[in-house]
Order: sequence, then structure tokens, then C-alpha cells
Amino acid sequence: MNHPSLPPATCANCHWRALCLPSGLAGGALDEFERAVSQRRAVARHECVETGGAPFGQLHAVLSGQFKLQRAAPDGGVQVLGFAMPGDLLGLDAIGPGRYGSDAVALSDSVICAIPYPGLETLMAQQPALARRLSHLLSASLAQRQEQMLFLGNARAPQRLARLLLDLGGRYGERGGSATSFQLCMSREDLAAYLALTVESVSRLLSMFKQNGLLAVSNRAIELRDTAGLRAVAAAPAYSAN
Amino acid sequence: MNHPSLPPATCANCHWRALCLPSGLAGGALDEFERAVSQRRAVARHECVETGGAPFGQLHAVLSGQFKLQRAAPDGGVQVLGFAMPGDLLGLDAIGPGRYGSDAVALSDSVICAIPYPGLETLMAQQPALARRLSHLLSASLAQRQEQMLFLGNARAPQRLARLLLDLGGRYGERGGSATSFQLCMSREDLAAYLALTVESVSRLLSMFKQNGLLAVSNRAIELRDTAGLRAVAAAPAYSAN
DNA sequence: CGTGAACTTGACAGAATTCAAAGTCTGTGG
DNA sequence: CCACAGACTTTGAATTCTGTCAAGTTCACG
Repeated sequence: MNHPSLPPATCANCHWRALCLPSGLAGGALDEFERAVSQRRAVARHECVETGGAPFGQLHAVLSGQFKLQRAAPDGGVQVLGFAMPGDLLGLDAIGPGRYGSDAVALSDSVICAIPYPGLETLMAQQPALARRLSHLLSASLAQRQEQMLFLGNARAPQRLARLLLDLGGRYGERGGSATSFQLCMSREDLAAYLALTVESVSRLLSMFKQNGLLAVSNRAIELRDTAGLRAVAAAPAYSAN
Repeated sequence: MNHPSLPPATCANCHWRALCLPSGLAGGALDEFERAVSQRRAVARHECVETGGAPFGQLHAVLSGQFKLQRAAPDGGVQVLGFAMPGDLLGLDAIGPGRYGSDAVALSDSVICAIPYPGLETLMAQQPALARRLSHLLSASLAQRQEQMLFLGNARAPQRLARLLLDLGGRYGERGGSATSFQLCMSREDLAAYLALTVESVSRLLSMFKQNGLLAVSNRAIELRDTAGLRAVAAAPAYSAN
């Protein structure tokens, strides 16, 4: 539960600049962005960076670590909307409503960059390029959420899990890790809540995948052994390999 | 299949101004918006206003009529992402990717307002209020899509259908119609594709609702007789009234 | 170590799809 | 105006999938 020490990074030398808001900003504008709106902060595991229902004040960029976005379901359970990794922006869905739509909970000790929104709005009024950038990010998130919605609505359980594993692997790969061998930060319960399945189903499916030689799994360590096979499962209309 | 005649409306006297992009714009700015970016157009039933995969060029505001947003599923079927009614904006998810994410097909003869995006961007650079408005609309759409995703992922079939009917009714009500008695513009197949169910399930559920006195249905005419009961079904963790 | 949480596995029940068939509506052409 | 063909809708029976309940196992932390 220790707070990791803050890195001395600035936007100019941030690994994730290309993914973040000030992408494409010139040197002077970048400095101004950083002075006006960017504040680094360490976050301990299990700590909540944004709270669903709380008034919206700032966006958050993930610099390191991992987060889950969740909220209480009407029936008492918990729904997980997604997982955020370094380079991802949190809170985009709060700008319009004025309140955060979900809790952002750290799955590991992390570092984030807080971006107060009033300052960002002021800056965007002076720098249309920044406003364009935000519009593109918002729109891209919207498109991505639609993908997610369609997939979770239509796919069967094995397809969902296979896709999530491939997605996570791909994101680790993009960030300099291994796309086929990684450590899950989240519990089976979190996986199940994201996939709209039960914990038992997730466990069963992992065992089935393992038995079929698609992957190796030991606790939270995952190794994707047959990504082609997993892609086939993810794309299949049904799954019937026992 | 006739093209309806164009109404002589302008943004200034448009019924849906409050929902649309130029909401809150002052008189002069509103004129400028209208001159620069707004173009009215009639659309016949079954006509496609936006095509998934085609390069993004303009947003579309629905003035009258109704649309479905759909796209081809990998397995050959069709997925319906949502239904658009007067006052709704189409194409918001295309700004970031640069391509439309789905087909927008008219379910009835309709009138739309095309808003070329390059002109809008130019105007937004001069009028930060317009840029803020777009950001809020985008963010609100994102939040709404998340709601939809969670609901479709977690709810059972009867809940989904009940919710859709209440939602459609509510939207008709907001637009001056009856919230409890209306004509569906879409086929059972469209309903099923939206709810991620089969046509048979939709049909069965409608029959069940009818038998339970929750609604009356004759072809595409719907009358919600017991909205409280429907809300109960929509909220219930399970449904067991045979 | 030991205790509690997390995870796995099995048997059963309920839900939704699939397959199959009958019935109804729409609009197109005679 | 009516008849007909094709699309749309409803209903039934059997199958498959996933959740529920229950028990046992492993893991992590004190």
C-alpha cells in the first residue's frame, strides 16, 4: 500500500505523449499546457482516483500502473466498464454530464497526471488544435465503446474471454511488454464483471482454453500459446471444442 | 418512396435547436453557423445517409423521421447500434477515426440537416463556445453508450425489451407524441438486432407482455398499458411472471 | 503455520437459441 | 379492386449455453 515515488517526467519527455491530449503541440504550447493543466500524482493500489457521481473537475492520464473502471449495479453487484493502462485518459465521459460516470480504482500502485478541466477549456479557447485533439479523442472513445457494446452484447462467453485476453495482450505489447506472456492485475471477479459472466464461467473457460492448448495459466500469470487459435475462438459464432 | 418536401425552417426557428450543436449560440453567431455549415436535405425511407467505412465528411442532425444505425456483423448478420429520432446527431463517432462507424438508414421518410465538419472546425476555432458544446455532446454520447453497453451486457431478455419500449415511448413523449401509444418504425428483426436477441425471442416476449396485461400490440402499433409494471420488469434482476 | 479470501470443479436448473412450421401482412401487378 | 408472392411474424419442441448452488482446493497474508 506504499505510494510509489513520483517520476521527474514532464510532458516533453513523457512516453505516452503521442496518446495524450497535448499530442502534436509545439514546444511553447506544450510548456504552456504543462504549466497550466498537468499535475503528477502517485496512486496506491485500491485507491480511487475518480468516484462515480462525484462532480467532474479533472481528467486523468495514466502514466504507469493499471486501473479498472467500475460502478455499482442496480442489483447490488459491480459492473466493470473497462481497464485503463498507461497512456489512457480517464474521465472523458464526465465532461458532458458534469459528474464522473464510474469509479476509477487502481489495480496496482500507479502514477497519474491530473488535468483540471477549467484550465484545459481556457487553453483550448486559445489553441484550437488542442480542442480538435480533445474532440478526436472523445470521438474515438465513443467509437471504441460502441465496438465493445456490440461485442459484449452479441458474443458468447468463450469469444468474450478470448477477445479480452488478446486485447490485454495487445495492449501490453504496444506498451513494450510481451503480448503473449503477462501478469493479470485483476481478479477473476473483475474479469467476470467486465465480461458480464460469473466467476465460475471465467474459471471454467480458462481451464478449457488451457486444456485445448490455447494458453497456459497459473494464478494470474497468463501465457497465450496459440494466438491464432484464440483469434479463431474470438471470431467464431459458436464454440464447441471440448 | 417519395421524397418529402423540404421545410423552410432555419436554425433560429428549429424545434430541436436546444438539442443541436448551435444550442446557446447568440443571434449573429447562429446566423453564421447556419450559413457556414447547415444544409437541409430530404431522405427517403431505406435511404442510407451515412455508410460505415466511408470517409467522414459531415455530421447529420435529424429534423424529422427516424433512423437506425447498423452495420454488418462478422458472422454475416446485422447489428443495430441504436435508433435516432428528431433532434439527434449522427456521425459523432466518426470524427476521431475519420470514417463512419455504421450505416444510418432511414426507417421512414425523413429530413436531415447536414453539417460539413471542416466548416464546423473553422467556426469552432473562432467560437470556443461551439467547441465546448461539441465536447459536451461527444462526452454525453460516450456516457450514454456506456449505459447502453452495461445494460445490454448484464440484463436478461425481458428487461432489455421492456427498457427499449419504455425508452422509445419516452422519446416519443419528449417530442410531442404519446409516450404510451405509438407506432414502431422498425421491424422485429431490427428490434432483435438491437437487443442482441433473436426475432423469435422478441416475438415471444411481446406475446408474454401482452398476456400479462403490460401492453397491447398489433403489428407495429404499441400501447403501453402498465408502464409501472414494465419499469418493474426492466429493473428486475430476473423475470418470472408466466 | 493457520485463517480467510480467491479460485476451481461438479451437478443441476433455467434461459435463450436453433430448427421447423404455420399463419399474417404488404405492396405489386394484373 | 383483387389476388398473389414474398417478407414478416408467431408459435412449438428440442438443444445448448450459462447461471446457481455446493463443495473442495489453492493461495496470500498475518
